[in-house]
Amino acid sequence: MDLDAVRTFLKVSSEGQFQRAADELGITQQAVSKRIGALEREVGVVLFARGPRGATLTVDGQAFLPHAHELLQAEDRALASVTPGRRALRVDVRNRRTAPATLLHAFYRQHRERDLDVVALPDLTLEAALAAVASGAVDATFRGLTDPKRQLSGTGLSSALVIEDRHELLVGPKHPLADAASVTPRRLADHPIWMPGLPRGDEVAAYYAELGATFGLTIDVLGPAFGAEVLMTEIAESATLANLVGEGSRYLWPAHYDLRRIPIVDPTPVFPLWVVWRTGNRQPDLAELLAFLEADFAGRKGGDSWRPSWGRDGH
Amino acid sequence: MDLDAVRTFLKVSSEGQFQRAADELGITQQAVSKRIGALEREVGVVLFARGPRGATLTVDGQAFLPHAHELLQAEDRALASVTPGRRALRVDVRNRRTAPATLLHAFYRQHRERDLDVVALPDLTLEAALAAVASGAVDATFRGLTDPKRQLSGTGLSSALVIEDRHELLVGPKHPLADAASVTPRRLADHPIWMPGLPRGDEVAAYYAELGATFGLTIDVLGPAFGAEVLMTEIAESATLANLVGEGSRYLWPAHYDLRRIPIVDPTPVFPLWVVWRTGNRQPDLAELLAFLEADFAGRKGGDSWRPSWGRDGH
DNA sequence: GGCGCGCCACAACTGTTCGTTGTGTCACTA
DNA sequence: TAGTGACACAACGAACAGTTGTGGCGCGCC
Repeated sequence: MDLDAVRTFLKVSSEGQFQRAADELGITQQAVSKRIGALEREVGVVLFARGPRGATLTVDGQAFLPHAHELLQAEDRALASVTPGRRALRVDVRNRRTAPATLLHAFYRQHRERDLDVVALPDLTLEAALAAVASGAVDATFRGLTDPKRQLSGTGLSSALVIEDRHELLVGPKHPLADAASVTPRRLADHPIWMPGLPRGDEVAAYYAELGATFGLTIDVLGPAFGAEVLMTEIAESATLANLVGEGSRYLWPAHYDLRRIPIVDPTPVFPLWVVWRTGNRQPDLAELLAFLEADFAGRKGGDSWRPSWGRDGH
Repeated sequence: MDLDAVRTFLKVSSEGQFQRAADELGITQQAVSKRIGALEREVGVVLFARGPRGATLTVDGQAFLPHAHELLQAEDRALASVTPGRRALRVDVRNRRTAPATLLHAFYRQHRERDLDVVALPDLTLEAALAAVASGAVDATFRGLTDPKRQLSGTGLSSALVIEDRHELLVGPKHPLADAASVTPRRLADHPIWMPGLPRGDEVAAYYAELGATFGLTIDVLGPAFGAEVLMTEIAESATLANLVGEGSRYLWPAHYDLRRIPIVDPTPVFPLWVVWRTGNRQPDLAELLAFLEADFAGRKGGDSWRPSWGRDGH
């Protein structure tokens, strides 16, 4: 469908005749006639009743009208989403299944009227992600920072600790811990943890390395990642494989997989995540988001938890 | 913006490379390259990072992605709205400001997931509107029926009395009744009622004629109708003009107009409206709408009201 | 390190499309 | 019956989108 034809359709419907629509659009009456004719041929119905006093909408034309408006509004939003200066708040979540994405969804539900674009930059290094924020390509990113002060010094960026996602154990029904109400990290030492596809050398790998060393866990990061669906399937069928997932993460599986999320306590490992933004970014919705994140974080404090050594100071 | 280009953008983003997108679309790789290039020129940003292993979305491309999906969905809905067989429930309300439109809006709010197209056929005679329903051009219409049994016999149409809209008096602040808590029809005999632009000979005109004759009212239907905005302005400035509006109608005016809606009691004139549909219409949402209307009507019964002679038998 | 491979961009060509000008048809009006 | 207003049809030219052919570039493989 040609959006120029849709625009012409709306002009004719508001002006009431082809000639005036043509004048407004800066084309000839014959061109309008052709555009409307082509649109009518495409949708398969007559949209205007042509009469000696102009053109009026048919029943089909009236039904089409609100959808035509919506089409052009969708076009406008699409253009705005990539136009510097008028683009919506754009946030990088690195992974659409983990806590930051869930939290952004909650923010969006509270503020339906705001435009929000969530992008995932899973393959970017921390440095590249920070550069994207500094350049204005994205307004905010959720990342783990091993040393916020040093990592952000001289970059013009600000950060705030806003998520401490409590880890849970994800196991299938055949796993020995399948029916446990909760487990402690030390009990996990007897069971291998499988986290395929973790990138080496970044803060996520550092977190699992320190977690494993502290409690004597076997955390296997080997093997390529074929995606969450494959991971869920493997865990569902296995009597030994277990996976660590964040409490705020959103993984879906068929009901007959019968996977279970087992809380980990005494202590609960938490992965600290900071939100990073450009100091002085005037995006109007950014302040709203930061306030939302701060309020959410304040409401979740407490509990006996374990943090990596680099996540023990606040923001 | 070219929707074919948007479609191509989505194919490339899902396939990961130009050549496979081209194969799926049945065009050459070069054509895909041109389309993407043209789209990028139009939106002013680079959407794909081209590499030797294919094309991946840039940050801007990721932000654009959900909007591209929405554009194509909007296109699909627009096409569906006029495609016989898969079109949404289509209802004629004759006037977008009166009770049926308000009621449909309430229905839509309860059933956001349903597709609903509201069309207004103000200039159609009752016969033409019924013909539109019988032909399937619209699924239902709200009309006044002076003799449902006779008017619908042999047409294959069904009807139900679903609205009895209580009339109120609309006056400006200078009108003698501006501060009345309520008025009776007989008191209105001293004040002219102005209803410009009423079509002659239809059921609405018949209603006002009988109402006027019963209570000795002066109902002036003269003068062309310049639209609701003009009417509101005239009433706001006049010390004598008054207008009858339905309780369920939705008229808007600037706050400084200071118009008032005065309830009419002892008795309250009500205009009976039937919904008419084609017997055996299988549109799945039609039954939902009829049930909604019936429930709403049942919840509004009661009160001392006046009906025209032709509206005193039920459905 | 040279070579081949996969992937995308550029160039030249062609058929189609879109817009323009000019003319025709039709209904209403005086 | 002639005039007017409004839309449709016809013919023409420019622009565009698609095709084939070719080139550049990064990566992996011998």
